[in-house]
Amino acid sequence: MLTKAQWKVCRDEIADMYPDAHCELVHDNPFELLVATMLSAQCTDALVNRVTKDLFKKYKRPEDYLAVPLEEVQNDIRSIGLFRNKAKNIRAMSEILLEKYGGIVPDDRDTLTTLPGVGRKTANVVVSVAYGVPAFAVDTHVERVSKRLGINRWKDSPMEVEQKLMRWTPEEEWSQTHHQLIFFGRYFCKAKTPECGICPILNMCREGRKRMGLNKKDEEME
DNA sequence: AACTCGGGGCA
DNA sequence: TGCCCAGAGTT
Repeated sequence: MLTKAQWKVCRDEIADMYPDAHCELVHDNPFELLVATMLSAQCTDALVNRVTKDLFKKYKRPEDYLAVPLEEVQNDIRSIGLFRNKAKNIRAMSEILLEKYGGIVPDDRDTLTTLPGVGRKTANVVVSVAYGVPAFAVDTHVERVSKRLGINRWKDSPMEVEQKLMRWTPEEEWSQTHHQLIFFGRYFCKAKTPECGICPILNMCREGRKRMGLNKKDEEME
């Protein structure tokens, strides 16, 4: 397993690789951020950005999604997949926002996760990016990188991954580190074809060493 | 824990 | 062609 000190070194190396890592989703408008994050489930960020570019010109406020038939919203996001459920959730979420929260996106995770289509990951992204609440949103990239490095075990739940990363990372670095891990996972430590051969932290990476056939005497941690 | 939603990108 | 993708809800 990785040590906390080694994790510090890894964070610094990854920060060096992606010094300008930032949230590619909308960050200045909580409602648009919430919609964009809901759309991003099981879908590449490039595809979401392509759709939201037109979507946010047409739909500015919660009322706008309720002013047109469900089928129209579905059609407007058709190209990202899972569009039936996502459109339904966005309209249901908008309605609750108007009825219970005055059209304002709540700033705490527990309230957000009560909204239809908003789970733990989406809620974390919204509170941290839109409201500056310290959070370590564990998405597929963060989870994969964490487990490959050996911060977590392969069998750990997303909750356990999140807790460990928060304990091992200074709170003021949670958001920044999260986005740098996203970039690192998306463009370098890729799910199918990780760039282990030119990785600056290969010597500390459990999975990377295994992939490169470098595990001396095999310290299998499982 | 396993299953479903889903069109587009990429090998 | 087949597999995967900034997840969440249901069973």
